[in-house]
Amino acid sequence: MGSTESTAKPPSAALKQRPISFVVLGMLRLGARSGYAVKKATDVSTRFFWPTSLAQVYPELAKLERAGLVTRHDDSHGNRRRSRYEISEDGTVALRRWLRSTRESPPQFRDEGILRLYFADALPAGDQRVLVRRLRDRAGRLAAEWRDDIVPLALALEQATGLRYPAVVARLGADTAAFVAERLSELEEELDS
Amino acid sequence: MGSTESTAKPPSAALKQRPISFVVLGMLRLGARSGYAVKKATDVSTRFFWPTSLAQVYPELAKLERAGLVTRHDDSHGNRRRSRYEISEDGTVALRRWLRSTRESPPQFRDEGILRLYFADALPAGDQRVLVRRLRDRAGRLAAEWRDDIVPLALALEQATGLRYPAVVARLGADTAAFVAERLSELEEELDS
DNA sequence: GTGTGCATGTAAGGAGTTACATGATTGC
DNA sequence: GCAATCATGTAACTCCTTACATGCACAC
Repeated sequence: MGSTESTAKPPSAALKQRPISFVVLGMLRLGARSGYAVKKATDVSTRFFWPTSLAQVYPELAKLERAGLVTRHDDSHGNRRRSRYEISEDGTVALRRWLRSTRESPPQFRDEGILRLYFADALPAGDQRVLVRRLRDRAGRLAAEWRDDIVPLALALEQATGLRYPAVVARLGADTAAFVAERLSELEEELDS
Repeated sequence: MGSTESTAKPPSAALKQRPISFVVLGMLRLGARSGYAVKKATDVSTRFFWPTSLAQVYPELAKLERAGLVTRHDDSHGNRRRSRYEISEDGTVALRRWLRSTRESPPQFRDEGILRLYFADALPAGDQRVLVRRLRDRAGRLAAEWRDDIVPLALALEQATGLRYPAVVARLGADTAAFVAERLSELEEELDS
């Protein structure tokens, strides 16, 4: 087993403040140790309001290390490179500063389904109903995913570590998804009468 | 006043099926006549679930014209180029086909504010409250925008033209925004006790 | 022994944004 | 006369995604 360390630190080579940096920093703080683990963690949590891909996470970790916001512990086996990361003091400070900052990129929402609904007047009544039904189904599945997968995981995390906000966000997401699903059900019934 | 027309039609040079095409087609169908008008229309409607920019709209109109899905009427004045567009028969057919199709890009939502909330455990209690308060404020402003600007416009459109779905979507958006704002208010009170 | 999951990265491409550049028209 | 709005477009850039490439470890 390899084991070298690295904590090279030019006083903190100012890194650009992009949300992806703080997703990574935040997930390290919640206990993720590898790039792979960061990505896995986002897939059951921040995916719904800030999706990521491995092709973002790995380069980001490299940047954060260069900026001194994370420390890397080399853990390679033979040919296979592997690293264990931890958030540094500077990293924790940077994370808190971002959490307190008020400048943020405008929320972005893109949904081809709702876009179709907006233009649905161009369809005959039967097809309008098919469309609404499909949207309602989709909303129901999303609500079920929040309720059955995301919320339980967040609650387990809260039990295990005392971290509250992942569960707060999960509940907000679950309730909102359920609300939308319910609204679309109502719309469906309205169209059938 | 210039006035030439163009309806060159190679049987419909298969255009790639991207939502932006149908935003443009759909807005032309709702009465927009210029690229500028399309953009203005999206800014008070689809902006919330499919934002656009002029740098997308103009090239898209050119592509749609080449594909024969819109017709262009040249309306230039002196040095200033201007065009009036209309959706063609083929365009209407393509719009309906898209509305009926079930393949869609996965909904994407990105919100730096909610991302902050997810990691808020890293903050001291006081700062947590400041963050929640800010999110609640923001949600309230968004809900007010839906209620005071977007819904009335959609209702006016419905009165004037009989088109129902813009208003359906506006109500859904307004109600959802109000729901989220209410939930965040509750969270704020919860934190204060 | 084979598939699944853990693990790390690069390269190419696509979609969308901001900035830049220009000009006409309308209302104050 | 000047500002705001209508109007059209291009160029550069950013961010993110998909596809590709590799290899270890473990359970069945």
